[in-house]
Amino acid sequence: MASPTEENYLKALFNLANSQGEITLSDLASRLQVSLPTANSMVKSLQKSQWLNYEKYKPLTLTAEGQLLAASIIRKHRLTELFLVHVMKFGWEEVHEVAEQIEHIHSPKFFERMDEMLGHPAADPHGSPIPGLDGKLQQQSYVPLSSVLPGQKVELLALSNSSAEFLEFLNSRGLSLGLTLTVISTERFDHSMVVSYTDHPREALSGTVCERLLVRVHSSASAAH
Amino acid sequence: MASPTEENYLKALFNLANSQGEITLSDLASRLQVSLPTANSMVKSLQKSQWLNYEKYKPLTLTAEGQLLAASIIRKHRLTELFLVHVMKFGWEEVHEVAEQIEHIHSPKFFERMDEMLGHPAADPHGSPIPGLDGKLQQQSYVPLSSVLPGQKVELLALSNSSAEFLEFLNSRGLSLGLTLTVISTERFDHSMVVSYTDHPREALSGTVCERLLVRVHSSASAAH
DNA sequence: TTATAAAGTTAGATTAATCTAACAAATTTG
DNA sequence: CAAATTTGTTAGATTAATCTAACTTTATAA
Repeated sequence: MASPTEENYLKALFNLANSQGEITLSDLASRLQVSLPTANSMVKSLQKSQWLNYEKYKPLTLTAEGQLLAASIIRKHRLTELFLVHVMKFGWEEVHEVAEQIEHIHSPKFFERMDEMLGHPAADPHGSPIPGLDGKLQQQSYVPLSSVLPGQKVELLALSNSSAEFLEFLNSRGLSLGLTLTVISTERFDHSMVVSYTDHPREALSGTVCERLLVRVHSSASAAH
Repeated sequence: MASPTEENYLKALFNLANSQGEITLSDLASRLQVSLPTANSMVKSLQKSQWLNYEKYKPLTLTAEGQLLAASIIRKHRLTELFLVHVMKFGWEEVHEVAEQIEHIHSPKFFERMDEMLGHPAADPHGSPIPGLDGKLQQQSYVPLSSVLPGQKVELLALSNSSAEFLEFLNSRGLSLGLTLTVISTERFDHSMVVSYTDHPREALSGTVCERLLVRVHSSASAAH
């Protein structure tokens, strides 16, 4: 069983691996705000627990078990953030710190229930994928519609929240997964957007809605400039 | 800032104080399943933090600050249990272990939101009072209607859950806080009860409902024997 | 009221997670 | 390529939370 501290090291290693190539001890130490010797000794102990491959002076890599464990913590973190926002009505800016604590709770059921209540979201509202129970990240990383530029064509692939109300709203506008949308314009002052799609040549969507619609930008037709 | 371990000691001290008179070191050690020397050294450190009054060979008492802190942890524990059951649909038998972990989360907002979502419950469904934010336990400790014997007269004082559905149900039966109920009979096989009250000479209530109605037994008119 | 038992204390060790200081290896660069 | 810089390692100390062994104080009871 990993301690919260060990879990934080694994998480940092996982995140570093997914954003850079090689991970050095210094990367790890500075990410976690600890001294090099501290990171060094923890690295040795993670190796002893079979979560990390480590050789003196060599870059660090997680073992298969290490990756699985790390992904499960990130999964718990992201589910918690979504839960705090969508179920408990926290603001997005408030959730990170609490989620850092809750991600260390040991209770599969607690997080499964969150997952159910959220409708098995595939990604958080920033488009960061949520690892599945198998520890696999979806290769396909979605982007919220809100971050798409006018002129682009996108495919609606996932929702960051599937509350009954939200699904009802989407139905009322004829929006469904798989649909292709074209962004016509965005409003700077309220982050609302105007989009067009089948039978809806001009539909305005609020900023809140656009944040929750996760899309993939069509590689073919990119923005006119 | 108290560590989770310190919080567990404070909680144990608070609970022991509320169920016995004097607390000895051995009581504490056996409650927490640690050795006497361990309890002894922790007691010294709690004293240093001003949470405990301690003199060699004397019984242990919490300081005012210690009581407040302990009560806040118990409050978090009980709110969490209610939240897991009523919001996240856990069974009662499953919640204790998770709540032991979640009670150590540092986030006033997280627990305030639970409290709001539960409708500011005054007691958990076992009738254990939930300390207020001021650390005060309600002197009046409620009992769920389900534990009251036939023939007794009780006053309906609180609900362990105030979901919209439940309130609607209570309205539909003319049940409101402050009402005096007389228990006519209880059904052993499904824990439902028959009660009488103003304009309702004979009303059957399911076991689930009876568990959520928190009452005080009238001291005057107790059960006929 | 003294002997025995129970309760409490002290001393010293262990493990996890951290640090600083000193040294060694690897990399960069003049 | 050798000097300088960066990066990594080792050694040794510290704090929190735990233990066992040995000893002392308080309480019980014959």
